[in-house]
Amino acid sequence: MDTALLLKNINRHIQLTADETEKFTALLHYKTAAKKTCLLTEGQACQTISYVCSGALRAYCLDKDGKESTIMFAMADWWVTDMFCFLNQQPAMMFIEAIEDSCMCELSKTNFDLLLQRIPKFEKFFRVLMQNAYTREQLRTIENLTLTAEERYNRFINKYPQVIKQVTQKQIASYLGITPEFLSAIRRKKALG
Amino acid sequence: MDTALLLKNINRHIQLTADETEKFTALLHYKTAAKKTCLLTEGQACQTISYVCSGALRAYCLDKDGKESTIMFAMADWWVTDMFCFLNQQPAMMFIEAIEDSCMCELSKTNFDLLLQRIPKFEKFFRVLMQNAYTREQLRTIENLTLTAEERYNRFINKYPQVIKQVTQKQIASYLGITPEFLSAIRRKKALG
DNA sequence: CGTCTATTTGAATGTACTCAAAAGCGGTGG
DNA sequence: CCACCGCTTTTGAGTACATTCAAATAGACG
Repeated sequence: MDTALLLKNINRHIQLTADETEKFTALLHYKTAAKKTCLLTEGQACQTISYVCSGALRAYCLDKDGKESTIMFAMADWWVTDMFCFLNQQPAMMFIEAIEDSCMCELSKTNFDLLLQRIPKFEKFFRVLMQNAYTREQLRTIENLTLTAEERYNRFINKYPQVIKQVTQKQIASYLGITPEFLSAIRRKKALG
Repeated sequence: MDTALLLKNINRHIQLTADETEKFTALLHYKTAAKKTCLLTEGQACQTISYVCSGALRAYCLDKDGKESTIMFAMADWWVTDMFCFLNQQPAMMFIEAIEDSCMCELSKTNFDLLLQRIPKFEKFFRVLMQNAYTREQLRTIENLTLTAEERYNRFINKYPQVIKQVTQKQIASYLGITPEFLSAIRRKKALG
């Protein structure tokens, strides 16, 4: 298990001693997932939070008509889980699938709780993680409320230029909350104009 | 300054000793705001995070055409700030106004940082606060993407029955991302059907 | 090479918006 | 106390943004 990238991620916010680093890595489980496999399925217990070492994941949910909504993409160096269900140990509301062959460092809910107890510095780490997730999600809400689909698409490709290389248009459309047909129309218009 | 409600709020997640309680309350500033006054204006430095003791606040932003989008309502026992700009000490992107005569306990950025240093338990408190804010905002994103305006309105009045008593329809419309005219049409339809 | 899915295209439709005007409601001053 | 003012809410007609459905084309993968 190569934890170099993960430890660098952690060290952006807190400084770990060698002993703490060892304790931390002992709580992790390494996992790989082939493209198109599901790491989490709606209704299942959501028992882990995952750090993506390489590859790409996508979290999405299905509405009553079976329509997909992409909640987030998780590329290398991102953390992902169905946060509400992970924290509250409720059946998952979403699916998490690998959109590339991927490998992850996973932290079970049990080990997450242990980690926070044993190395309280991680409270700060996860506070910052949650802060960033919150402010990012709040910005997304504002953009959804105020911008047209075309404007949201333009912001998306500017904000996540690396993501568009790894995902399909259908997936982008479901992240933006529009149909693939309409995204296609937006792109056609851009290509002409 | 009556901090009973605030201390109860804190104690839902962490246990403070008498000494810690005193240290904490020493960092707070009590503030009142008359209805229709602004606690924060776009472009200003966002220097505080506020706990609402009584009354009601509303956070909103303006787009390029001057259209308002309500980001959140903050009723009694809620925390509110322009989180991104507070944490990163950037000029505010939003307005926070009192929609009732209100009183708040405020924590400046300086004291927020001091608090986390001096009483590390508060890392946990704010982690949980951020977690809840994140998962709430994520749910809102999903609802914006998958539901019609009518469905969003129905969920809103079910989820926040106490809020609708204190806010105007125009404000609800701007929270849901629709025009006041269209919200009026939704309500007419409900009243008939 | 064939199959499956993603993407494109176009026509018809629906959801929500804009604009304009009337009605309702709350607060303020005479 | 009432009249007026400003703002909110309602109503309706016309419009724009985005969807649905169907079919054709293009790409990816075994």
